[in-house]
Amino acid sequence: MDSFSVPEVVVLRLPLYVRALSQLRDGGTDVVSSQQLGSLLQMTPAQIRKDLSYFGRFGKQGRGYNVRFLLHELREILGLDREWRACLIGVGRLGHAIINYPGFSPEGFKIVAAFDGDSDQVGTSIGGFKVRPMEDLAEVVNEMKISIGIVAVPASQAQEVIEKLIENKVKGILNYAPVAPQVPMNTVIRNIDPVLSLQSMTFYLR
Amino acid sequence: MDSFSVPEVVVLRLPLYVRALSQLRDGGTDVVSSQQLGSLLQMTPAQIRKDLSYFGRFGKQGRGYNVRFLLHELREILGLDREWRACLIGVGRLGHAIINYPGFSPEGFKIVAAFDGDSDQVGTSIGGFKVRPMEDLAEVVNEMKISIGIVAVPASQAQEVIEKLIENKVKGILNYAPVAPQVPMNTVIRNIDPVLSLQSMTFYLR
DNA sequence: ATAACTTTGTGAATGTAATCACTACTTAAA
DNA sequence: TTTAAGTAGTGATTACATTCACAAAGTTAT
Ligand SMILES: NC(=O)c1ccc[n+]([C@@H]2O[C@H](COP(=O)([O-])OP(=O)(O)OC[C@H]3O[C@@H](n4cnc5c(N)ncnc54)[C@H](O)[C@@H]3O)[C@@H](O)[C@H]2O)c1
Ligand SMILES: NC(=O)c1ccc[n+]([C@@H]2O[C@H](COP(=O)([O-])OP(=O)(O)OC[C@H]3O[C@@H](n4cnc5c(N)ncnc54)[C@H](O)[C@@H]3O)[C@@H](O)[C@H]2O)c1
Repeated sequence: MDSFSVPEVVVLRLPLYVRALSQLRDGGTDVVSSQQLGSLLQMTPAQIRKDLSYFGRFGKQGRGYNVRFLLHELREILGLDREWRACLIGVGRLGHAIINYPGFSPEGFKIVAAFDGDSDQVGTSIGGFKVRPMEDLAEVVNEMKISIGIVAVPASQAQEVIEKLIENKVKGILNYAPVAPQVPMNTVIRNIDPVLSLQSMTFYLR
Repeated sequence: MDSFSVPEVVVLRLPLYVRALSQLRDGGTDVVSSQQLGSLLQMTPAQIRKDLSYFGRFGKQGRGYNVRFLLHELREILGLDREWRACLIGVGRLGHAIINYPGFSPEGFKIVAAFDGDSDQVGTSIGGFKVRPMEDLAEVVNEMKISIGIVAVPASQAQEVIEKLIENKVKGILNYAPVAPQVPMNTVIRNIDPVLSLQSMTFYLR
């Protein structure tokens, strides 16, 4: 069951299942069928069953899936049964919003340090953190065992910052800058880019 | 050449080409080969050529693509040769960040109105706009010819707000709330969800 | 007990997307 | 002018993803 034997599209869907199952659990549902889950997520029951079958047999014929059990299994599969420490690079407008966003922490993603290249920013306090200079990156990432970097610097600086993160063994990058960064194979990058989303949307709106 | 005869994955990639071509143009490059574009975007030249071939023949054998010409054609294909008017629903922390984000406007996406359900917010001024009450949505969307709705309300309110937008003939939705909204076939929705991105990333980091 | 339903898990079949590989053409150098 | 190198466009091929469809197993009602 190594990572490469599972299609990436399947991995991308697992978090959707996790979210739906969390909601069902919070709503008091104990058991759910692939049919119900499918109508909730607008996908076919067969696809859900096939996706899950890459990882094991979690359901019961004639009945469905135990919500809490399946949720627990999926969280384990995705590595969500532990805490992930992240650092933020760039504490401008977006950086502020990210640090103050309460949505990461309950899911186990903790921002534990913030950096900025501007000496006017360094030393200021944001959301409980002292902003640190980029020179401290190596030391802090290493000491705090940070494995994810969140990049919120201007587009022109993004590639450089990302390379610095990778040099320091950060293996996961969440990039908000509107660029297509070049990263080595063993680095996992995810881009958040609302403009790209809008630009593909308009094709269907014309 | 109707929308449905083009694979959606292809449409999702076109904005990447648009961005890369814009950068090349700004950098003074006149001509680019699928090879070069491919190494810039980390994809195979064949895929780029195949993608473009759905829409026409834009290149010259032995030479490559004229950057400005291809850029113009792609912008036209995507419907980016016009201005798109959008409204924002929910002017909390994220809403503020979105309204003040300078990245939409240069790409032709103009936020022209902001709404909020909280009477304390209504009437306040943000980024040059008076925040309007939800009751005005129908009238304003119609009069200002708004075709895109940007949703930045709490998750619990998102489905309801999205339905209200759709009732008023808004056909494109950019949703920031962490939910999987149900929308009719003729509505185009794009979700921005950094937590989902992180949750699929960790699968590869474990 | 039995019968009528329900639902999973999964090979097989179908559908979709990416890549290959070649022709036709362009450019630039010899 | 001729030759060598480079590139687009595209059918054919290969690889990948989704859906189908059904046996096996569990559930509910009588
Ligand atoms: N994806 C999104 O939703 C979204 C939304 C808004 C902004 N953005 C993007 O996020 C980025 C930041 O936007 P913003 O509005 O916060 O910009 P900003 O100018 O307000 O902030 C950028 C910060 O990065 C710092 N910085 C610059 N170069 C640096 C470097 N080399 N190393 C470390 N820090 C550096 C600056 O000092 C500044 O504090 C931009 O690329 C913008 O396009 C993305
Ligand atoms: N995708 C992202 O990057 C990202 C980042 C931050 C926040 N979020 C999400 O965006 C949403 C907003 O986050 P926030 O931090 O700005 O929250 P917030 O509470 O600061 O703001 C929400 C705003 O929506 C308004 N609102 C509530 N119900 C409404 C309704 N029915 N109609 C109209 N307006 C209504 C509220 O009055 C408030 O002004 C949340 O769902 C949050 O999870 C997403």
